[in-house]
Amino acid sequence: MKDTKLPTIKEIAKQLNVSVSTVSRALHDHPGIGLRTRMRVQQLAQQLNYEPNQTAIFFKQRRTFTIGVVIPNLKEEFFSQAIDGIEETASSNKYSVLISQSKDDLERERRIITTLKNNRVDGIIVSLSKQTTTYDHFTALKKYNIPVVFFDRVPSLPDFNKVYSNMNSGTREAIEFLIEKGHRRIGVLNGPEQMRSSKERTETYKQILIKRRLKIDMGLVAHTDLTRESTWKAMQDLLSQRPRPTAIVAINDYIALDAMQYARQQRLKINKDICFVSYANLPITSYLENPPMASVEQYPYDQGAQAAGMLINILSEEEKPTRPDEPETFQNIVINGQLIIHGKR
Amino acid sequence: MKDTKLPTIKEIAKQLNVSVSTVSRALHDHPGIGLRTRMRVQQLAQQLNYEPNQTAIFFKQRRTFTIGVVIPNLKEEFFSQAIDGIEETASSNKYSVLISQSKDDLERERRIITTLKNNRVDGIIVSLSKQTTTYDHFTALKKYNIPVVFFDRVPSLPDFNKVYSNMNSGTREAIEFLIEKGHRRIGVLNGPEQMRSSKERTETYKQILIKRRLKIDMGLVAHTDLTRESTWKAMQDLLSQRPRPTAIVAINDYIALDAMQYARQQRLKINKDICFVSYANLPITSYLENPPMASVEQYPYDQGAQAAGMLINILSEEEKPTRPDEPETFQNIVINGQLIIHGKR
DNA sequence: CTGTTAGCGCGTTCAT
DNA sequence: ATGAACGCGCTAACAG
Repeated sequence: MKDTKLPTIKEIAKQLNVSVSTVSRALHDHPGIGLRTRMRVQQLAQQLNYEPNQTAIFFKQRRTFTIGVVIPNLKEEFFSQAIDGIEETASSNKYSVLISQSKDDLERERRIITTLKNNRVDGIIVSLSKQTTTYDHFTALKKYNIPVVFFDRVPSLPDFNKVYSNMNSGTREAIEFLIEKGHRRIGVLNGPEQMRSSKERTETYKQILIKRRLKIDMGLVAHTDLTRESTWKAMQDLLSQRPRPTAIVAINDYIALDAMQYARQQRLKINKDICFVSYANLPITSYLENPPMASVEQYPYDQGAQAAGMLINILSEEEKPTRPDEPETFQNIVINGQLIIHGKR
Repeated sequence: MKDTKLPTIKEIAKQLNVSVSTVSRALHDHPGIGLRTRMRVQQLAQQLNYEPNQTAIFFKQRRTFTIGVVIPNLKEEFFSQAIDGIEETASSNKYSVLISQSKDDLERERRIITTLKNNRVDGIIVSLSKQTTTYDHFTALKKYNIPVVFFDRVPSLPDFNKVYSNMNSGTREAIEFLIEKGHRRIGVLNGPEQMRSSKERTETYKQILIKRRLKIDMGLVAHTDLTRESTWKAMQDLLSQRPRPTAIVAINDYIALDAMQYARQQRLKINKDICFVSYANLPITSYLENPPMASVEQYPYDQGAQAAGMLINILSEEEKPTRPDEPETFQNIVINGQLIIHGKR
């Protein structure tokens, strides 16, 4: 009962006194196989519970119908939702998904890429580690014909396939929303200064204030390194400005929550003394007594699904006959972050 | 530059005028290979960027160093945290992780199992779909020597490897905690009646009240099918009891949050008019203005890590010589759900 | 110490 | 309509 040998086409062939190739063809409904023998083969296969050995097929076909995924971590809901989207579109296209976490460690990211390559995944989806600023371990994959699609945390260079969300429109919507609500002193609780998205956010902020002819006060732009302590410190700065800001745009929901805690400690009433708008739109916010007034949704599930779709698309393009050295092209999907206004409850 | 052939041991062998087996051995630091040739081989391998073709190895070795994981979904934080734990211990043992979602659909679960089997994963970790009440698709795996470890949603039968949390002790702690806080009318917002854990919870509840010589009122035990509507309905029942319960034990954090919303709508002050204790301890609760007073932590990350550890352990046991038909044994790890008391803020 | 050889299971020519 | 034979890349048994 233990190592029962699994049935192989050879086994079937022997029992039926035909050749293995006949069996192989019959199982694939190859035209030009006697209806009669085909039936016999398929029936026996069924009866023996024959299932093709994928590892052999992978090996022979040089493809594995497997997509490798590299993300910084699975803890953040953003990423697990992205994986959800990836897994969903992958599996409905008969692909499997191999997952690894870089833990925001560049070395680990490199190792993972090597492993995935050796495992002969057909393609790779990546959201970069925070440390990553060089891309040689990805460009190297071209030699092996393994396409890569980045999402969310994408390289700034143009020559990669990417899916990411453009926060500019969302930021604009958010700030204009606040202005229309009557806010004139709007603070920005921004991320680390070196991050591109932080710079963009500040830039957008200034543009809008200028357009609306409101005074710009850079004291209202604070930065956090995303730790709670740092966020509180930044909040302290913001709240000490005079006149005090009446609304704050926070870089993401977690940060907003930390900021709101701080504000509450300072005896400020959320949504009354001070309003919050943030990015990401975590489901949890709907359970808060006083949630942020609005959030810029980044659609992680969609980003994942789109990335997987793009990759699978590229993979199936590859099957077609390669025309003589056509120039390499890169795909780019930009998802517009959109402002979701939360109903009062 | 396109389909550049990857270097193989054969290639290396040719260039060095040695046999492939010599190369293979040299690369594996096989004892009894001339230091000299070993060096030459390893150096050339390095130089050619040689990397073994894992698909060939998988095929030949009949193992893939891959663990299949089947969970109902990735949306719930509980599961993504479990995956996190699985991935972490798997990768530190050189295993990869192949993930699929059953979407609580039995048919899908079956198909996934078949696919994983054909992909020759070395073992499988499963958290059952809600629909699953038969286990033939799992028992069938024994024939293929693919061990299975269940976690969290485990079969009730004894002959499986499992990791799950025992909620009894946590339930007891929770209720006694409330009693000590002075509560005498404690409601239970329980899950579907047919669920084993629901029955256990009710049972434990009664036992404790008896032990503490408190009156048992089954009107204080309500059931929800986990939808928000159903939860609100159950809350309506509970709150209409007289005297009204002053505390409620909810089956999990999500349900507790729904229940708290309902209570708030009824103008009850959380943690004042009515207290909540729940299971799971989602990180979000720490951001609530009035979080549940306490939660029974179920340690999803640990459950995942333990399950992976158990599976890898079983896999490495298998390598050892099989003693003559020793009786099959099953491993069982029970994690005690533990009551975490949340600090007031 | 090293080479030769035989598969692993499958798909794929090339014959017939 | 079917079969024979080859090879994918690697490991391991068997020979020297």
